[in-house]
Amino acid sequence: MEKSYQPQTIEGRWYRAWEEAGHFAPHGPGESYCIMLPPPNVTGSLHMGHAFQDTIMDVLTRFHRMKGDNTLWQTGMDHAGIATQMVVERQLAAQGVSRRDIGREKFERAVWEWKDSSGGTIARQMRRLGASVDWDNDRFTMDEDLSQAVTKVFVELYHDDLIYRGKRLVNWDPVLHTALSDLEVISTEENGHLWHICYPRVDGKGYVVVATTRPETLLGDTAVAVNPDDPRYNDLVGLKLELPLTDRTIPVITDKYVDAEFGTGCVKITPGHDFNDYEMGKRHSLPVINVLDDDATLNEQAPPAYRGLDRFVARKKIVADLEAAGLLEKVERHKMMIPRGDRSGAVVEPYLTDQWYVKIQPLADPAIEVVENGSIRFVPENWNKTYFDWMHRIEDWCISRQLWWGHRIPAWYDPDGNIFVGYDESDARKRHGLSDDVQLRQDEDVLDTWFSSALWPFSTLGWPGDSPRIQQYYPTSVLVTGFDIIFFWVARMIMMGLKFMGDVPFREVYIHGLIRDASGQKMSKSKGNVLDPLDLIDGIELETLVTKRTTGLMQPQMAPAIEKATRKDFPDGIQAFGCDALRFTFAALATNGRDIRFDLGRIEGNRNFCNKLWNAARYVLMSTQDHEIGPVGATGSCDRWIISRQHQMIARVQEHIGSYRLDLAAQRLYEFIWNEYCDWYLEFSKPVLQSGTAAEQNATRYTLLSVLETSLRALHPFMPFITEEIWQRIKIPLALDGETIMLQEFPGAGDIDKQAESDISWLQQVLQGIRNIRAELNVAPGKKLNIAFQSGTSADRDRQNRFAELLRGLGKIDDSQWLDDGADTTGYSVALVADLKVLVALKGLVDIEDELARLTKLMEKELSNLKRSEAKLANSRFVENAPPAVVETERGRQLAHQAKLAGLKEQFEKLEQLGER
RNA sequence: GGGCGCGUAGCUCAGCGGUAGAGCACUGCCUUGACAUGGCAGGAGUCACUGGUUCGAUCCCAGUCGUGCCCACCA
Repeated sequence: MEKSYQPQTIEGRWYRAWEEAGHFAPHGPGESYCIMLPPPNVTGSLHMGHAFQDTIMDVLTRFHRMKGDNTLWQTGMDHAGIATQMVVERQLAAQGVSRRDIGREKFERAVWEWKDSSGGTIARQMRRLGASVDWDNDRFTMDEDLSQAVTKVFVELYHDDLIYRGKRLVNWDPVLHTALSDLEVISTEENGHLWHICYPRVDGKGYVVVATTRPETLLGDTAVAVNPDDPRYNDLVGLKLELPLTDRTIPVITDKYVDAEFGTGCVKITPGHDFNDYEMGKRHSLPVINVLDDDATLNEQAPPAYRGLDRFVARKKIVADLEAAGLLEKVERHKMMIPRGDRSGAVVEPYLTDQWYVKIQPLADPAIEVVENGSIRFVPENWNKTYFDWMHRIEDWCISRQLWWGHRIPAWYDPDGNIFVGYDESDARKRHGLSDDVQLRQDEDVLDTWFSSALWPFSTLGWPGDSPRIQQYYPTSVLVTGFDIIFFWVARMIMMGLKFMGDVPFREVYIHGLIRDASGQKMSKSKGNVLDPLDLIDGIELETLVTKRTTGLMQPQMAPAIEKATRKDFPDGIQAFGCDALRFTFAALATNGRDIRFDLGRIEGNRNFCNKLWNAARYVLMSTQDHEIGPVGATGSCDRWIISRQHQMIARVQEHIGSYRLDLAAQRLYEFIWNEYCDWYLEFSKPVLQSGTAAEQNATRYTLLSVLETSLRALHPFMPFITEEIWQRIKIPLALDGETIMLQEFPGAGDIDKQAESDISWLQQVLQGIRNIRAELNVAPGKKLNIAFQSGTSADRDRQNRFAELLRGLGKIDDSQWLDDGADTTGYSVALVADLKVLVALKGLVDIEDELARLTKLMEKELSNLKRSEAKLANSRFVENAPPAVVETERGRQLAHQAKLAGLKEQFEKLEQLGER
């Protein structure tokens, strides 16, 4: 074995071996366990969030697979309509071509070509992470069968009156020329203005001043509204106003919606370009005037002077014209929420169009119910509040998109505009009794990407076919995802699952936090603080990292600042930590309900942990090679102790994985392997292997191997590669015949051995006492000591006797003896283990003053502890009210502190006298 | 305007009614035949603040301050 762990030499090798052997395919005899991978976008590449999420899912998957469950981790990708179309359009644009130039068919072909050539990036990256997904059943939302599922769902919802086509205001992206759902609109606060505009009264008695943030929509105004209870404007009601810059007049109406406190208390009403105004327009039967085209330029409804102008150009011109006409009273600065498309970043326009909608309430009600009644459980639980909040206010879902990449809507129109929905054109004809001579034209639009994602838990399992997979794995076990797509995806899967499968799509939803950079910032390309998980695995030179972070920026002027920050944060680049260290770090940080600041210190520590494990294995193999290892009952106390400790560790790890506390599970594994197995058991084994009996040596060798082997199995879900590599080596001396660790059984917890635990605890305390004396009194670590024991119990004598060899070896002790209770101990330094005095002969080793100082420190600590105990016990209310067990514990503490303090004091006084002489 | 979090060692985070923990960083000693990516021994915290409940509060409750996020049609 190499002297240190070299992850890069083994990771790729093992992954290929597993995949080629088909180990990721579901096969266990036990219950079904299924996780759906949230399908990444085909355009995407693996970022820290994916790596984190994939680690969680892989830990769960590998754990359940080892438990014997019939475990499926379903993988696949999402066609990501808008995102993908934008990428391909950008590529075309680079060649000077637009999608309209080449037409729909050619464009779709171009997207497929691009998907085939570069869509596999994430899949390759997932392999680097060790993700044990079932590649044989890889799915893509645009696959033939998944597309059929989409069509079926659309058709059925339509015929159930749960999908309808309607003309209303939608969020319109004037850059992408498509409608968006409410969720795809991101509102952020931006600086704007509030223009106060005078609308002349037709009776010639002056003006009414309205305040608006959007003067250009004035051309579509069809009323001015005031609050009915606003005394200032009582006389205006029913009056007509001249709409500036037009030859129209509009009425003044009253509506409770108007806030008298805001602006002037008069609101211009533009039903064609504002959601509130649209509603108010309906209430008052106002006409709707649309003054915009689909690219947000002013259309023929606007006066000729403004036609064809972009909305923002028109705004300037209109303001200028109003000012020239003396109709602009004032302009104020105003902070306001600006809605933008989440993909294009363009300011979204409320726009009156025909779109397809899902009538959501009938679907939402049962979806609320299943979370309320616990059929679906959020982890952590407080996310169900977020879910309920949104579900109770949910609005109909606009599902049509004016794009080319996606599932085309299965609706056809006859020349009169009548709608016919069916699986395909002939089905639509058949359903509606249309003869072949009626001309039909298919709807041009495609469906929102999330429409097909909503079907993912069953469409990937073969629905609507009768695949056995769907029986086997639906409902799935747990969904692992981020809070950001609870509305986009989680809620919609629940609604569709209930509607079409008659059951929940998953039983639990584990919501994890967001991975941020070390200073708590969200990672983003534009901030230049992105870490690539593969760079943490393989390492990266500083210069390469700088280049990577500063190329392809949307704002190239940020490059110098990013470079500077990068050089400061990573002066030596990033080391290669290996996949297992990265995974273990993610697991250790996967605490509930909190975002994660990714800290390089943690991954470095875990890389060291890998090396520790590696070297422990190296020691075990070196110590056991050339020996016949018979399976023996572990009889030695140390052997029984480590096994007992391991049982407890395993029980906790199982428990923590079960409650999605991978951080706690990882911590237990780390502590057991490092602080118990390596720090203690391996050290215990050394004296035995040197001078123990043949039987003791055999038991020790077997325990070394078997505890390591068990630890590897427990650790495997977290660190698949190193555990496999070591397991393959130690299965030989253990004569195991499994092919791979990933198909071995996850270890079960056994009984605690109280006797062994208290014995070894005693041994540890004695050794720690001796070590403390050495360190505090600056005795050379290698220097052999003479020690003595005094005034212990018979149990102490028994243990001293049984562990004499271990004490001699690990304490570096030359000679030891028991002293009578009254014997002179002035030549010793003392450590106390309960009543037992462990005495280290000082002669010639140390200054008496140093020992006095050391004892003083110990006494002070003991005294303050004693005082605390005494104070508590002196409080009668404590003694009366606290549970008896607590009081008992406290009395025990008091006695222990008293004894210890007395022992220290006695030694201190003796030495002090010696010093004075 | 609603809702959800967070504030514990220098840093990143666990813990959560009975004497505060880990990793990294720090100090001292140590290249001892698994491992210096290491060993041993240490130092380090008014658990944001103020009240309340309790025999006892870092933990429960109320409020304050700081901080982050989500949702929301005041032009």
